[in-house]
Amino acid sequence: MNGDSCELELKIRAAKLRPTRQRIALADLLFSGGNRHITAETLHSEALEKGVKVSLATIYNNLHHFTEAGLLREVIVDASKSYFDTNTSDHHHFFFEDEGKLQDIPADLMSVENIPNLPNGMTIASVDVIVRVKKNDAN
Amino acid sequence: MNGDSCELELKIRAAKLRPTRQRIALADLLFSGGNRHITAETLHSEALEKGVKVSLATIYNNLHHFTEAGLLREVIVDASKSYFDTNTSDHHHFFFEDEGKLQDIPADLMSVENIPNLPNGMTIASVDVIVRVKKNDAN
DNA sequence: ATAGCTGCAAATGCTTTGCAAGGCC
DNA sequence: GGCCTTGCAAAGCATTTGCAGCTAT
Repeated sequence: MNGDSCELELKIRAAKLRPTRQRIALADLLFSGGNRHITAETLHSEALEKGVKVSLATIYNNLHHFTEAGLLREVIVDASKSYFDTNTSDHHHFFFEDEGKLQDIPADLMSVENIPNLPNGMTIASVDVIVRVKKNDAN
Repeated sequence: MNGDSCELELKIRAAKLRPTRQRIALADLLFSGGNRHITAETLHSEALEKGVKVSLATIYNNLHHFTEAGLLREVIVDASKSYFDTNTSDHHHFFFEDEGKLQDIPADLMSVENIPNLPNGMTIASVDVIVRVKKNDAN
């Protein structure tokens, strides 16, 4: 375990969740090393590699709990699986289609101009920009 | 059938596909009435309502064929289902989360500024902007 | 004739759920 | 003790696939 486990516990407690062994381990993997973009599968593998026994169901439960608590943000880029981003601030993404990897683009770097007005009674929930990137065609 | 079936056949032929009964019917539903945003399910229902017997598998096959042929564009907004857009030109989307409906935003109206440089050997496949919209919170 | 299509049903892959056993406060 | 969590296995859902029979060219 790399993260300060006391700090992790506080983070979990702040989210009104119980600091169970599994949750602390997952929080450590997620929050102890800069911004990360992970899927349920990759998080599961990482946990098992570190010798942490967690079931996939628990991974899903907690990814959702963390998301509801505002500790994670779901990024929808792929029709077949969900990505979760530990960076919850306003920003956008590169998506490397060949590898299925995400990379942050700070919101102050790239911006969206002139969003049209919304119908009455509606609000913007979020503005998601995904720059899909691929290898050059081999010509 | 509303569309000019001769025109539809030409469109299908141009995509190097055979103008079968099912394909013509689907093309009619898709391309004979302005821009549309549909899912496999909705297209299937519409076909059945019009009395066109088509299986879901065929719907999926043809949505993909049309997409590969550049007649449709897949829009990824929802983790659980795929949307297809009959507008293949460069543009963006509002997504009404409560109803699961899409609406086009012309690219010349709203724009993305300052896309960062890409690593060498990489190209932009597309820039997708999704403005997620929800009903105002009832305060 | 033959290559391509269709439809069904079975299979897949990711995600969710039900429920009994275990852990935190 | 009581409620939240976990883990397993089963269920769920959108989508894909295998394959036998049909259809356009």
